[in-house]
Amino acid sequence: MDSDGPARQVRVPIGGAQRGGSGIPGGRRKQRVSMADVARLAGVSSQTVSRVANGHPGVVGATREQVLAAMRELGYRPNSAARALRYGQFNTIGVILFGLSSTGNSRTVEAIATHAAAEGYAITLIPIGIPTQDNVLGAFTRMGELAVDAVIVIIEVHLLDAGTVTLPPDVHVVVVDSDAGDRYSVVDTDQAEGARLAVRHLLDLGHHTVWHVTGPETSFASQRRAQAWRRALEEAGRPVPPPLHGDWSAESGYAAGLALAGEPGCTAVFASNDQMALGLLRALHERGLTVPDDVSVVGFDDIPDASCFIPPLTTVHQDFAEVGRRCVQGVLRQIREGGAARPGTDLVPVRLVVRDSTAPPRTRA
Amino acid sequence: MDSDGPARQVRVPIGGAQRGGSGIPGGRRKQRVSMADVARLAGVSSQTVSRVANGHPGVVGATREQVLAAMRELGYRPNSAARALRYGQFNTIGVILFGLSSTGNSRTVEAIATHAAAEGYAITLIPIGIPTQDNVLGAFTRMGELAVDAVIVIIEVHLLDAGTVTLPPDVHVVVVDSDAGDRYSVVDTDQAEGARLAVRHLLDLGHHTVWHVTGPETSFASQRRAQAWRRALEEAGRPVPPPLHGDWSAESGYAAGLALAGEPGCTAVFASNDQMALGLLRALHERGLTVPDDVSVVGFDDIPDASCFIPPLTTVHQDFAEVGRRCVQGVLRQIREGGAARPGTDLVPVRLVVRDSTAPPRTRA
DNA sequence: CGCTGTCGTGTTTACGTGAACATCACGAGC
DNA sequence: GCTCGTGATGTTCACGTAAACACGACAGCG
Repeated sequence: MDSDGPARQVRVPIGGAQRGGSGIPGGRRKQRVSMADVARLAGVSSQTVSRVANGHPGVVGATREQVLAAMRELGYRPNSAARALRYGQFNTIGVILFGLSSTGNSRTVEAIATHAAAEGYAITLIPIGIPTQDNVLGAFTRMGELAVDAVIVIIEVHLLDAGTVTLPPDVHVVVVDSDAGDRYSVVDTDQAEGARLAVRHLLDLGHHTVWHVTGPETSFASQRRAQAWRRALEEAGRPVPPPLHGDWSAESGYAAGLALAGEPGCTAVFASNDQMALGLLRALHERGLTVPDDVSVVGFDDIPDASCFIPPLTTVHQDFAEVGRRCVQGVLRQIREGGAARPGTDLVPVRLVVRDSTAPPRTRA
Repeated sequence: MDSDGPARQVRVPIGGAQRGGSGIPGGRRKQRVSMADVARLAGVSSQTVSRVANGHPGVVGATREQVLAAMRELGYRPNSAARALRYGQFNTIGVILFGLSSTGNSRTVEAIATHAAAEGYAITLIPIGIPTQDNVLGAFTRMGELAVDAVIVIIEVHLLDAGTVTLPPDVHVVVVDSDAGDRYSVVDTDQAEGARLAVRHLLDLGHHTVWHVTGPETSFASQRRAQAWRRALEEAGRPVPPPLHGDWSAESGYAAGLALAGEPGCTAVFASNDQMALGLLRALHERGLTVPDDVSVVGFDDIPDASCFIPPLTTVHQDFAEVGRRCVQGVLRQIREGGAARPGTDLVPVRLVVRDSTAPPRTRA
């Protein structure tokens, strides 16, 4: 099914699946090996098994060996539910999001999962299909029942604001992509700086002004980029062309590109993400305009494919891995220090990657 | 564990906790509200609270209301650890994968998460970062301790070692992208049919033969596609050009494209995924070759961007959502029927999406 | 009027684990 | 030889929930 992804080699038999539920219908009933079983076989108490299982000192070599042998023989595995109940924590972080379809989300989640795993935490995904407030509230409610110690929210938080969202007080939260830094602990890419870099780059090349294709209005990232684009133009004393509205998709970028192709004064475009830039490139190409000679294009994200666009795309590189890392870090700090969330915004720096889609302007007919 | 008296010191950091309410100075309260607390406030037994919480019948209206009021007042939320311990199941499905970076993986996982959520299951991600055997083994070992009722493996199964790994017998498994249908329950896209469609399409257009850019050798999907490509050519009695090896990335497709540009006999190329096709398009374009006039290109996956490539890409559409859906379905069936995995392969159909990157051949100079 | 069934609710118990405490054996110190 | 300490191991208990069972009240019915 999948298409890329690294390569490896090993082999596995996943459990002989010999006996599962022993046919007892109804779903419950689970014949698992417990510490008591191991203890019985090893001829010790279950507490000693516990000590061995957790590597506690104070178990003499011979006993330990006996217990380990019994564990192996029975295929003992600790029961995480019992453990969680005992300790009051799950070693799991919940991630609330709309979908994995956007490049940014999936890469951020991947980084979150990786870093969390390194710290001994697992990730639970809570997808929210349709971005209605009810759904979001529902997810937060369910969250309380879910086996998670903390939550990372990858959703525009303003969707949560309207009503009375009350996060369970004992669940720690970090939010991505939001301006709610005054209330929550926020981690985000430095959208404004990225947009500023893109605009400055184009102006420095000699373009009189820069057009802009936005993302959906509901996205904070999109809003931020558009806002910074406008400010950068204003600060340079340049005219601000009317922004074109996209929805992150290449198709929407294509539509915008067709419109821009009809604007003779347009020599430079900043697209709010790489996909829309791709659509833009196609539209300009179809209309007989050459990039970068006739029109320069800058994207945002630096997806891996960007280097193979025609022409290779100049774009703002986002460090999704770093965003994920900081989310995990922030959440773990809250868990460990036991305190409440520290409001504040943690900005991850960006950098401009210059490729072949930008050049000094050439006067168009 | 009431608030009075010196709270027992707990060594392990307690998830959540502390901030609960009515700040008792210095009092580290272990704060989760339990059924007992609700019961006390409502003046009933905890069993009655349990009945109300689970919507069991046999609780008279007035009592129910009282309990609900107490729940609201205290902000009661059921403890899923205790529940899991009691029931012996977690309502959670684990997903083992290498990464979310590939289009296929992330979209499949998204579909899995969505469908699982609809059935009341949460998804736990178990990423395997580095492709060493130890890591894979580790993940399977941890799996046993993880709070999951079943596992979906999105990894070439032959990567896992048969030797030491034993997945707990009471964990149900569905595997994606594998040929292990004889041992496991496998769900996969119909890779062979997809590749066949691609080749047939090109041959039907009049191309004498079709070149192929593969994915990594370790990928099952890639192997299948290459194999089906070869067979389709052989069945048509056409020569089989030497395959070019890529790694799913656009860059690798670009490299392959540069090589193919030097093959005058090459008029049609089937790339094993869309990203490599993108690289191919760029390389051909740079070498002054026109697609589809000089060379026809077909991809695989039908990523959303493919319609905005230059030119829009003819490609094989994979239904990732359906793959995810069937995975969840398969795993839930195993959980509910309580039986072992049913070996067998469940193929999700594909379809060819014809766009502008393919055309009848034109003799090249 | 008493027997019995039903309904609403309380009590007991077990799920698997691990901290706290109890016990036991053995050797050192007096 | 007796106490005392120390280290290894066993016993008790609580974590929060919910099934199983127990109990009391009340209605139907003879």
